[in-house]
Amino acid sequence: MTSIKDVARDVEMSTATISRALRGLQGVSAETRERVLESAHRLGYVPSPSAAGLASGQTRTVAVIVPRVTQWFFAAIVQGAEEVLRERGYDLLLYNLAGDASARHRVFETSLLTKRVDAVLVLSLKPSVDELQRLSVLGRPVTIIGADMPGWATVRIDDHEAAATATGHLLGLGHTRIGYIGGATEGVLDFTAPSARLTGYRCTLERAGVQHEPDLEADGEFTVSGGLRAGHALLSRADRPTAIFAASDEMAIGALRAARELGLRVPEDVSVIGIDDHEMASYFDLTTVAQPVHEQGRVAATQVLAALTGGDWRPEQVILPTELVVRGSTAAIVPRRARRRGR
Amino acid sequence: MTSIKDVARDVEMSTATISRALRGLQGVSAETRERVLESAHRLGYVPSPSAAGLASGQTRTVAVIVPRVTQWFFAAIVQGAEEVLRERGYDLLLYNLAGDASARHRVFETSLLTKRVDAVLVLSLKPSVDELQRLSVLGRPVTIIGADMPGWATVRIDDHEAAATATGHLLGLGHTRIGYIGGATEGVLDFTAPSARLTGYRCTLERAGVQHEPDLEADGEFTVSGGLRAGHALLSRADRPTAIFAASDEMAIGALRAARELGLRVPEDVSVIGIDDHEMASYFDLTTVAQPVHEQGRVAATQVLAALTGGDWRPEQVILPTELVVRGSTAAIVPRRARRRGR
DNA sequence: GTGAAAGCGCTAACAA
DNA sequence: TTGTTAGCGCTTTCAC
Repeated sequence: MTSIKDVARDVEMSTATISRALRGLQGVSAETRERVLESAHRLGYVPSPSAAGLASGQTRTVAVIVPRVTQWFFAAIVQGAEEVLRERGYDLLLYNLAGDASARHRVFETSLLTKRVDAVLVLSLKPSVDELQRLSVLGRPVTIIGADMPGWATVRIDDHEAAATATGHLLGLGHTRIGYIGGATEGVLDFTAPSARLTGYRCTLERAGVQHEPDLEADGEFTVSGGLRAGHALLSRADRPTAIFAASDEMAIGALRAARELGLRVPEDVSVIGIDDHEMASYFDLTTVAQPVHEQGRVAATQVLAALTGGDWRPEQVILPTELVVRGSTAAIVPRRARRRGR
Repeated sequence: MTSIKDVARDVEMSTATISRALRGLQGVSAETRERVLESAHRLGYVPSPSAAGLASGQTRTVAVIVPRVTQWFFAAIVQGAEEVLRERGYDLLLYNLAGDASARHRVFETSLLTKRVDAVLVLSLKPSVDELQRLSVLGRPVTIIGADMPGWATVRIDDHEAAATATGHLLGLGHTRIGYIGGATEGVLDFTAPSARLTGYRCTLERAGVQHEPDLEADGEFTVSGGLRAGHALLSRADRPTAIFAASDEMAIGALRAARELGLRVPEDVSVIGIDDHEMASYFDLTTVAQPVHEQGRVAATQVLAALTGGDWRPEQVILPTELVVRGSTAAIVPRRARRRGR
């Protein structure tokens, strides 16, 4: 393998100059740079990231810790992050937890990440106190996406507000019996969004003078199948809700399916709204509160790169806007009598 | 940062012994190993991958080149690969092309991958002659997933057969006017599956004595929206097909939506079948030819790791089985007359 | 079973 | 603008 030394010998210069020329640093004459580049290309020179990393202490690599790449939402964020990282010449090391507690443990173990990456992006996970400690010990820029972590750099939406928007939309349509499908507020894939969305839902109901009923709150595990189960539970009740707010589109899609399996029409018999604007949402005609997914990945990546280069930098909390997207899965409530006649 | 040297000093031994003990190599007394491990832990020793990589020439990192992580199919393969890589202590470097020709070019540029990774996994891309040349020059194990590349290690399904199964299913239900939604057989995200599936479709039709009509073949770009457009094109024809075979579930989902928008009932007016068994397939009640997605990632990762460790190894072509999954989107054709009466 | 010593390929002061 | 000189932290012969 040809190294920087071979190029140095070829152009009869020191390796220092070659290194400078190759990296485009200033202080190298245009003519020298050209000769070096030509020689490097001719000799088939390929840089060694290991050597550069060892010498400089920089790996030009960013770790992205994701709960589950197979979830569109996370994949879209990864895609956004990858774009800006690649533009800037950084590589992306993917750590997929996939609900595996031991994987989570290993990734947060200091030894895995230290000296391996220049920065870390954590997706939709609420690191435990212990994990935060380890991240902090890393001494590297860390941005957390989709969780509210005071004191840390974060990129997210206002989950409380998003839930309020969704709930408000249903209330505005005349619904008062509104079911909620959310997720566990702790566990391996823990993050802060579930609780923020739940309280957003409850607060909005109460502000409208509607008492929230624990019986109308179900766990959908933030998956389609979980949403299906939760939907079944809610919709097969005698006093079933006239509308369901699912804290994610995937759970909403599950709920949609549950409604169909129970012979209920959407939106005539039950309205359904989600959060995300999942790529499939329009195909299910799902009303939802859209959030800029891809953008969150881009912003977070931009943020850690700024931290890496810019001198003075402190954790910034970025909150991106959401938007209600009304489609066919929600409609004004039909008065009982009209409903009976309609059937 | 504490290094191997500090540990050596602490236990009063040479760095060579520390290195051996830490890596679990043989030729170290049990007692020494224990002392080293204890010391390393106590001093908070963290290994440096750059240094190890520079000295050994091994990065313990595998590159995964994927057309688009946001597509469930690719994400699932990545997830499968990540699992086995992590189990074996390897890291995964993700390169997401996202339809960007320049990204593709850069990734295949020899310089990016050489000295950076120990092996490469290429997903559903048909590398060009030039790219194959570069991959080959890498001198590292490469496995290609989802493409038929004689002479290279590959993991895939039998696309021709999968298409034949799907088409055969429709023929068996009495359909003869069967539309096809596929994808371009070349371009930035080129791979061999599209052409194999197209010929599988055509051959099966002809073997059944049905002439294939170019007018019934549409391009769905392997996306939901592309499937929607293609579905519209096929189903709004006066002589519309009674069934559609889409070369991927995502396109089939688009076609399903097109049918609904055109007021056609599935499966009464038109049957739809896909390939993949996408995670959403059951929620759309979509009949499909299932392929082991996750498993392909696992097998491919296992394969390159074997190549990395095992001495004698030559490119193996693994073909995983597919299976017809019949759901509600396909049904026996209803004779013209019965159909009219039914309306 | 353990140690000495020579690098791996590059970067970064500091000189010139 | 260019060169000299130390390393960065580890692995790997080759001795003993």
